[in-house]
Order: sequence, then structure tokens, then C-alpha cells
Amino acid sequence: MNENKINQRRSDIIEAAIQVFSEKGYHATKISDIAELLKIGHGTFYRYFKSKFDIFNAIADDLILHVGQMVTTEAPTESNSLEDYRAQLNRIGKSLFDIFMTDIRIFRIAFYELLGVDATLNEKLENAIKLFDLYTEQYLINGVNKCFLRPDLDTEVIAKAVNGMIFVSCKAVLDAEDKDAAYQRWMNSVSLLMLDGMALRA
Amino acid sequence: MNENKINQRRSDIIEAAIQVFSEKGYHATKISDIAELLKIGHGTFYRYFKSKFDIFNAIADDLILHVGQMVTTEAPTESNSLEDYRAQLNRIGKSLFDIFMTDIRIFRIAFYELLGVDATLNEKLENAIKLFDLYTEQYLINGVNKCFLRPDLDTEVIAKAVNGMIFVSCKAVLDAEDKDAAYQRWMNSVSLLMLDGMALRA
Amino acid sequence: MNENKINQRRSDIIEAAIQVFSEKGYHATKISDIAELLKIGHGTFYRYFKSKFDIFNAIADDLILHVGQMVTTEAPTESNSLEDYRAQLNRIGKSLFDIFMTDIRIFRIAFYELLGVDATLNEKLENAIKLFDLYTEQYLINGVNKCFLRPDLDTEVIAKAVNGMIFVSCKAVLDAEDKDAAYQRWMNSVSLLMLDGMALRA
Amino acid sequence: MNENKINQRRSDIIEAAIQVFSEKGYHATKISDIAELLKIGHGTFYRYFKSKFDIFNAIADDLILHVGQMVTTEAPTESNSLEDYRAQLNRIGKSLFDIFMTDIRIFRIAFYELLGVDATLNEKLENAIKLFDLYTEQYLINGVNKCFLRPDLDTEVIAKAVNGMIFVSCKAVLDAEDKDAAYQRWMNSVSLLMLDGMALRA
DNA sequence: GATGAATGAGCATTCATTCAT
DNA sequence: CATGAATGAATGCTCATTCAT
Repeated sequence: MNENKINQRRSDIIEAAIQVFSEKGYHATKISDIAELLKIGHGTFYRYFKSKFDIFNAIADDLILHVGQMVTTEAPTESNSLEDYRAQLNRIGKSLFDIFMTDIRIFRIAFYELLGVDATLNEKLENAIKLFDLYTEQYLINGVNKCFLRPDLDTEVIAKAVNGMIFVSCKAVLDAEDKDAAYQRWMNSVSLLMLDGMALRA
Repeated sequence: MNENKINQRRSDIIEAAIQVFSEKGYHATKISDIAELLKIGHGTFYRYFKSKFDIFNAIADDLILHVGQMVTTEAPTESNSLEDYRAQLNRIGKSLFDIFMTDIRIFRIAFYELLGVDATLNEKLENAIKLFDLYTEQYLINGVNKCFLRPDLDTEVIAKAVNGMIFVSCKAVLDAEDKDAAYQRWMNSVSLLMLDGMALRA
Repeated sequence: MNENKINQRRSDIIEAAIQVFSEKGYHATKISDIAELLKIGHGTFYRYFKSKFDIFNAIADDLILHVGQMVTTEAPTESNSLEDYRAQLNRIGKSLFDIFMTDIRIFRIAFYELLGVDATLNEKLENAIKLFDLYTEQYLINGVNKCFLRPDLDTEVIAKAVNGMIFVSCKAVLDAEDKDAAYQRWMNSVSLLMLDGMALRA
Repeated sequence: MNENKINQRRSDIIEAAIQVFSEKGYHATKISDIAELLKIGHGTFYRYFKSKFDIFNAIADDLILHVGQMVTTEAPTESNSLEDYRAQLNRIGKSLFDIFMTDIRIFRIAFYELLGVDATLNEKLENAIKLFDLYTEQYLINGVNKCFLRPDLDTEVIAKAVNGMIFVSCKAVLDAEDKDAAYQRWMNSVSLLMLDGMALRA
């Protein structure tokens, strides 16, 4: 069997596994569920993955890889003005939404399942989040350096808070019926919160 | 055995269950783990709770109840100026931290375990969050009405975004060594983000 | 449940396990076979033994213990003449036959199953045999010292050869219909071989 | 593919199987282990042997055949004196050692694996041993008839006892570092035991 | 009420064997 | 003929739950 077919089958199994994991959760998912979905023998699963945990790990790694790639695409020091920054924020938000919107099920796994399955996975997710936090902080530091963000920002803490908002946004947009409209609403509000605050200014 | 003793034992079991669930997670927790911790027979467990799921549900209900109570303590319409509002924000934040700081294990369960165990529980948590979002929105609406918050706020979306930040904050503070210091840093940054934004103003 | 009942049940399971192992062999024995024989749930088995290997090990240890006890009962330096020695040989042979005759199935396990299941078990059996060889050698050395056995005996090798004969004898006697008669025949021949040899002397 | 090639491949597979069976034991040996050793597809195995059991049987048959051939090479009635007999004993012992020394792995299979795999195989081995016992008995009877062995020998029993010693010897020699030296020691002791006995004679 | 012995449904995983290519 | 992907029967083991004592 050629390389392509093997990879195809592997992908099919991952695809089916994502489906079942996102529907039933890790623990309630039986290998036979995944196999049945593909109409293959459940022994076949084990030709492609070592164990149930193995495939879950593979899915998690994929997810984390995607997020990592996304985050590194934009250079943190690129923007030189508040306007640049707003635009950049928009691009980042868009990419993140795109990643998850491609497959809502992945997001569901990331948030409903990744934690609590296994200490290793917890750590993996924590590290991914930490990485994401660091990148966000770079943007903030850049803004402070370029003098378009407040000089007294607690960048470490604010980076995490901002990312918290972003994750909530992702979830909300993905749960919305009209995702484009939701995306606009959230983007506007998040960017308002981040840059301008809610207080009415004279 | 009188009513009191029964309730005492029930509480003991819940206490032990919280301990074990937060350490091992729902699926890895065995009823016998809980029983052993209390030095009772594991058959006894079933005289107080119908099933493993039953007690987990009870814990979740408790948690959600606490959050609900906290939220309703403050009247959303109380503050009349930005200063009042800042103060109120601080009180709300404090209460929330207090709930979770009383028992970090509860928080761990809420975030690491509640999701993914069962669809019913997911829904319950979603509802609690929705409730919390609604309350937060009331504060925003009050601020808009009283003219100390921007009139064009998308209160529904912003409420959710703000709550997202708050949850991230709770996690961060609880994970910190010096929780009081962390609380101050986070409270300052979150309230800055909420009210003033990061942009440097001329 | 009191200690006695627990031990009783444990013994019952061992008894049933010996039965099934000796009939079907280790690998072909299913835990459920053992459980069915006792009309107990197969989960019950695991209350008394950690695993299939665990109980097999327990049986092996028992067997080895018995042999060890038997061997140490007779003092190797007791006999002072060829006549004493013949008598002692008879006693030793008798004990060994007794051990195995109590339960032919144990013997079958020792010879048909103990080897090849697991390296640890192989080693255990080898050690038991080595021990037995050493004891036998003590008897030979005593005989040489007391001058009723040839001074040029290669005691190490001969001890092993003698024990080889003894094991073959055990097997033969146990397989015989009339075990008492068979015992007599074998005992006579083995002791003749050991002490006098087959050659006709002038 | 011509007959020769087919037989060659069959032999190769048997050779590899002996290797793996003797290393891992029957049950722990996977068909794919054998195939991998030969760098052939494991499906190919089934073109030459019906099943895992089939090849094991073939190996066992081979082994038994070899022993049979060896035993029949020497005519039991050849020796006419004790001296002849001693010499013949040496030749027989030598051939037996040779068979097994050619391939220690075969011996390991014979002793560690043949028993306990399957009732049919057990019976086969028993028959081979029985055959060997019968031949040995012929030598004894010849010795009695030719009056160089005691007239009162229980030839049936003694044949078996002697063979027991011989098997133990084989094992010991094969396990020894210096096999030639070991062979000498064992041969001397066994032949002493057989013909002369251990007792010191005046 | 308390206990913990008994239970068996349930599931991950292995591997001999088949058969389409 | 050779291959190795696919298969699924088979089994050890866990643990929530029951119930006799």
C-alpha cells in the first residue's frame, strides 16, 4: 500500500476520532465507535495508532501546532502606531477564529476534553497557552515601546487577560448562528475593551 | 441516626469527594478512593448518594449555587458614578476570588472536570455562566443608563468578554504563590482594561 | 468476612486453578474457567489474586516450598554406613513421592507448565532444582567422608544425575496404575543403579 | 518457482522459527517475528505452513525423527562384553550430545516448549521418549543375555531411569561453558553410576 | 445503618489468519 | 507467488453497584 493511502487512512481515522471525541468526550469514546464510523474493523485502528491515548495526543499536538503557527506568523514588532495595532489585532483574531472555525469540533476537544484526560496533556495545553501569552505580551511591549500603549501596563498580566477574552470570543463566535456577524460584534467589542475601555470620556 | 448526623456524613463524603475529584479527576476517581479517605466502607457511600455521577452533580450544583449567591449579593443598579462602579467591580472581584480561594479544589473541578464528563453537566455550567453573564450585563446597562459608560457598548458581548477575563484572573491568582499580591495586580489590570483601555491618551 | 473464610476462598481458588492449569496449561487457561469451576463471578478472582500470573506464581511458590521443606527434613550427615544410607535414600524417595502423589496435578504443573511461562518462573524452578542438587551432593560427600562411597566420586555431577533419575522416577510412579508396586520397583532399581551399578560382578 | 526453491524457503522458515521459538517460547512468538527475521511478508508464512501450530509440529517431528535415527544407528545386540558396552554407551551418548549441541535451540524447545503447548504434542513427545526407552531397554536386555549385566535387572524401569540421567546430562553439558570438559565429566559419572555404582567396594 | 464480598458489564488491546492486489 | 492491510475473535482486568450479613 502506498504512502498516500496510508496517510489517507490515518487522516480518516483522525477525522473520525475528532468527530467521536467531540461528541462523546474522551472517556466515553470507544475505539469501536471510531472504527464503526469508518466501517472498518476495530483492529485496523491499531495499525495506525498505538492506543486510544496515542490518537488523542496526535489530535492535541495538531491543534497546538496550528495555534503555534498562527501566532508566529505575525511579527510582534511590526506595528508602529495605534492604527497599525488595531489592524494587526484584527488579523490575529481572524486567524484564530479561522483555525477553530475550520473545525468547531477541534475547539470543543481543546476546551472540553484536553484538560483532565492526562497530566501530560494538561501540561501540553498549559505550555501552548503560556506560549500564546508570551507572544501577546510581545505585542504589548512593542506598543509600549512605540509609545502608543500606556507606559504603565502590567504587560504580563494584561497579556493573559486579553487572551482570556480572546478564547471566550472564539467560543462565542463558534456557538453563534451567524458566525460572520458574531465575529464582527466580538472583534469590535474586544478591541474596544482592549484599547479604549468602557468608560465614557468627556 | 438523627438528621444532623446524616447531613454531617453527607457533607463529609462531599468534602472527601471534592478532594479526590480535584486530585485525580472524575474518571480516575474510584468510589473506593473516596470511602478510603473517610475510612468508611465503600458500600456506605451508596447510602448517601445514588451513584458516582450523583455526587459529582451535587458538587457541581453547590458550586453553581455559590456563584449564583455571590452574584446576586450586589445590586446591579447600585452604582451611580464611575467611582462607585470601580469600587463595586472590586467588591465583585473580591467575592469571586474568595469563593474559589476558599477551596481551590472546587475551582479545579469547575475548570478541569465539569466539562466533558456529561452533557447535562455541560449544560448546567453553561447556564451558570449565562446567568453570570446576564448579571454582568446588568451592571453594564446600569453604567450606560447612568451615563458613566459609553452609550454604544454592545453590553451582551462585552459582559461575556469581561467575564472571560475574570475567569482567567481567578485561575491566575489561584495559581500564584502570593495570592494577595497577584490579586492586586490582576484587579488593577482588569479594571484598567475594562474601564480605560490600553491606548495611551494624549 | 472473617480471616478463615477469606483463606478458605483463597484456597478454593488455588485448588480450582491447579485443576484447570494442569488440565489446559497456563496459556489456555482463562480466568473465567477457574471462576466457572467455582461458580463464582470472575471479578471475584481478582479480589484474591492480582492477576493470572500472580496465582500461578503462588502455586509455584507453594510447590517449591514443599520440596524445600522435604529436602531439609533429613540431615545429610546422619548415615554412617552403606546400610544407613540405603535406608535414608528410601526415606527421601518416599517423601518426594508423597509430595507429588498428594497431587499429581501439581507435578504436572511443575513439569509441563512451570517452564516456559515466564523467565522469573524458570529461574525459580532452576533455583529449586539447584537447591535440591546441593542437598543431594551433601549426602554424597557425607558418604565419601564416611568411606562407604567411592573416594573419587564427582559429587557435583553425580548429584545432578541422581536427581534426574529421581524426577523420572516420580513421573513414572505417578503415571502408574498401581503406585505402590511401581514405587517399589523404581526404588529398588534406582538404589541399585546408584549404589551397585548394573555390571555383573564375579 | 521450482521444487528446490520451495523447499529452501520452507527450511529457512523452519530455521527462523526455531530461532524465535527457542528465544521467546511458543506462546510469545508471533508469526510476524518469524517473518521479520527472514525479511519476508508474514502472509508468505502461510504459503508454507498452515498455521503457527503447524510449523511447531513440524519442528517437533523433525526433532523426534533425529532422535529416532540416532537411536537406531547402533544395533542393541552389538556388544558382547562389558568393554564393548562401555564403548557403545560412549558412542550413544556422543551422538545424543551431538544432535543437541548442533542446535541448542532445538533442545531448549524440546524441554521448555514442547510440553504444555498442546496435548497432541505432549503425546508425541511421550511416544518419542517411550521409543527411546524401548531401545535403551534392548541394550540392557542384550547385556543381561550376554551375561555382562546383572541377571536380575528390572530392565524396563532401569532403562527409563538411565534415560532420565541422560537427559539431565544433555541439559547440563549444553548449559556448561566448556562443553567438551563437561561432556567428559558427565559421561564418566553417568557410566560409573550405570555400571559400577557409587558404593565403595572392598 | 454500615459493611465489604461478590458481581459482571464493559473495553482496550493483541495477533493469527485471510485475501485482494 | 508474495505481500501486508484488514479483520475480529478472544481475553485479562477494572470498578460501579448491589445486597446479605
